[in-house]
Amino acid sequence: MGMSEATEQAAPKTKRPTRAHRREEILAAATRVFGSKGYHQGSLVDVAAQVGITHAGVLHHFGSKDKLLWEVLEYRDRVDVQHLEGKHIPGGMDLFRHLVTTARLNADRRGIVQAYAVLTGESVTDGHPASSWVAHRFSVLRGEISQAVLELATERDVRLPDGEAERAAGSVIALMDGLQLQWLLDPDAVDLAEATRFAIESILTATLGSTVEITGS
Amino acid sequence: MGMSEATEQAAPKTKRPTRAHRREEILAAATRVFGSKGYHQGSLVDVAAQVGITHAGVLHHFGSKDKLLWEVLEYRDRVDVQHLEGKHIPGGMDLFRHLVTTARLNADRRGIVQAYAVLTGESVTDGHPASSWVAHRFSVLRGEISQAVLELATERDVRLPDGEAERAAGSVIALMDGLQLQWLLDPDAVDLAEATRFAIESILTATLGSTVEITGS
DNA sequence: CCACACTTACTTACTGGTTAGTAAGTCAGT
DNA sequence: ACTGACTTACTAACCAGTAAGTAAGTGTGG
Repeated sequence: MGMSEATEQAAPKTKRPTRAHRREEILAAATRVFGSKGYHQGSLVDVAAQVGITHAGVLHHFGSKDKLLWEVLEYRDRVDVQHLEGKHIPGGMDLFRHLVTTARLNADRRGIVQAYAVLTGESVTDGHPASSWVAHRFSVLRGEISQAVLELATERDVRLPDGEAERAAGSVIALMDGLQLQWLLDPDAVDLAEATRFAIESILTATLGSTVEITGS
Repeated sequence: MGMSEATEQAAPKTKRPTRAHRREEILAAATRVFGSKGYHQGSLVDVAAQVGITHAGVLHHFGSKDKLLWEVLEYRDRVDVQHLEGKHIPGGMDLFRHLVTTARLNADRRGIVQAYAVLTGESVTDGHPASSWVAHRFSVLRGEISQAVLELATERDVRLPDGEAERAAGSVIALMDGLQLQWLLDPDAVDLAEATRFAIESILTATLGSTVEITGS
């Protein structure tokens, strides 16, 4: 298998859907299917039907169901970061503003929230293909958020007990995930954006020892 | 080899397990299976194997897989309330002490926590048989916890904004569920009991406007 | 004390359905 | 003419649920 020489990076537009485009369609469909039925219950036939091909066609592009899931998870990350103008995660108070904003947006993106909730829940089953992804994601988020907490503490000349920032970070993540679950099951019982803002403010206020308010982004 | 004549009906050494006992065995097995594999992925064959019978034997006792799940959920409730001495849910500060205590106990009952997390996550999929149970459970918990928040507020002569108690209650539940998820995926990253206490204290402190401490049970 | 009827707790065997994955062939576009 | 994007057709596995049979227990009348 000789390696071909470097090809141009710019993708030429063709009549037939390009490989990249078709893959994106399938990824979007898979996100919907895994979101509404879960990974195990959502079948490749379901995914394929949504893009008008057969399940073997999906496998042609992704090789196996597990690999498809992996790419779906990466795809979600990519889309998630996309709407972030700066293209990088903000720090300090901006991070928490961003979290609340995301919650507000999520209230109109039920499918994405559901996919995330379902896959996260499923991921704690034995040997689930998404478990390491979710665990890694939690770990990264805890790091970023605890960093932001530390920044706020420094700004306000507050000295935090050992591990307090990490604890607060874990709590904030837990809050958001848990609220999403309740909201998915009963959208009228929980105001996703408002509850998220309230809860994050509570955690920060208690952690920093002085009132914290998260103003509209 | 002759058995002495004795009419003991108080201590029936039945060779065959009684119906009630067998059902409990199956429920415990099903809890393990649904907890480790989820409802859809966990099969009746798995459950049956754990009690040494065939899957048809399980169906003999429970009729269908859906009905088995329902009884598993009720079973969990029964076991959960069992270790409560008063046999009724406490109110006010005692409720929050109870929640923290439960979290501490849960740290040594991974299986139960996992089953709850998996089924709750799965329940947000379309038409899942557990969804109404989980939704109802959330609703009841929100009611009980917001009631306790109101009691605390009254005790301390604090007047809460409209819906604040409900919001705090939802946050507390979200906290506990979310922390369990993180703990299941990485037990070293989260101290379940400590994080729960910290987070609930934070919510209560922020809600009531004065420091709240949850002392050991 | 036992015989008979009945019930319970299963098992074996099967049905109809669904699944991921494979292999081979078709056809359009370059 | 060749490559890539599929389809059709198939497989081997697994699933919940059903039906029918069996063995072991239980209650009852004599």
